[in-house]
Amino acid sequence: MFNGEYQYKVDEKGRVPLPPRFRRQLREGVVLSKGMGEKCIAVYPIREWKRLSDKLAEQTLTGAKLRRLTRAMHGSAFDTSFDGQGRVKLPDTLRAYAGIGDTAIVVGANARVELWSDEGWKAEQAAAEEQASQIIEGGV
Amino acid sequence: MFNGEYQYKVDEKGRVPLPPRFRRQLREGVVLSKGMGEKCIAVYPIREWKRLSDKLAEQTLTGAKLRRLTRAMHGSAFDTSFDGQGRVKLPDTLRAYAGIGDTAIVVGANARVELWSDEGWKAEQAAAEEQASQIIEGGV
DNA sequence: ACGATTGTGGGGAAAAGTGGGGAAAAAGGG
DNA sequence: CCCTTTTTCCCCACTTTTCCCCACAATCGT
Repeated sequence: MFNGEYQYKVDEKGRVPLPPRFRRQLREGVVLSKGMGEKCIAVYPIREWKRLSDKLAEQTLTGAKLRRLTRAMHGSAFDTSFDGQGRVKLPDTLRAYAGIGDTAIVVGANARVELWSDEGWKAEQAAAEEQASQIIEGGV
Repeated sequence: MFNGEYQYKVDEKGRVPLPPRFRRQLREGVVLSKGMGEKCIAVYPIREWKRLSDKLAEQTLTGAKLRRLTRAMHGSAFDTSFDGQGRVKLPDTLRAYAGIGDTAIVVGANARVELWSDEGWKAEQAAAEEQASQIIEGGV
């Protein structure tokens, strides 16, 4: 379970710290991939990633669709780990995809962690607030 | 069950005391998050927050909406606890969101506790008073 | 009036954020 | 295929922040 929002600097070597409270759950390895649909980097504990991967394989899909999803899912995924200071190196392609410059917002999102650019996160928050109010009024 | 309204100073380290009467129910841990819709900080006993989190998971939502709500809910949530003097450290992002300066109003709100800035609380009270009178006239 | 509890402040140890050096590995060109 | 250049990865170091504890003064209840 990840939660909270943290701001970190991305150093000259493209490294981003993960919040200390997240590290225990990520020690066994992490997988970085494109956020599905959103312009962010998704960070999964290796176990959670495997779970999602299996789930995809179980789906009853036609050959072409399955191949395409598999490709999309695994093609943008990098499995890595963090250094002694708790930092991960962001692959350049993902960093560019999320538009992350020299600061990154790290967001806990239950089973996964997400990395956002400042602007991207602001925009997402604004969008979420609108949507949330509609649903909450309806009685979550 | 939390009742009452208390005013406290926020010290230089960003700490706010919780009323002694509340502490027993919060000893197992607290979750701070954005007040839904309102500009305040919501304080939940860890158990209550888990209940809300589960409730969200039960909702039948499309992938994109679910991801967005999960992100909003968990991203603004910080689980923490209070120190020996019964104080919690407010995360900067939440403090800014609620516009809390060097004083905070602590309000009991049934299953949760809310933290308000002086101005925010005054405004909320005024709005509530108006709405309440309408509803009470109607027989609750 | 007295003791206990509470609001408020602050000091110091520990942890976290940030930056950088150098060895190992990888990539590229001749 | 080998040598050179670049990149990656691991470690060390410094600074700032956080967290835990102690302390004092005001308040409350008895």
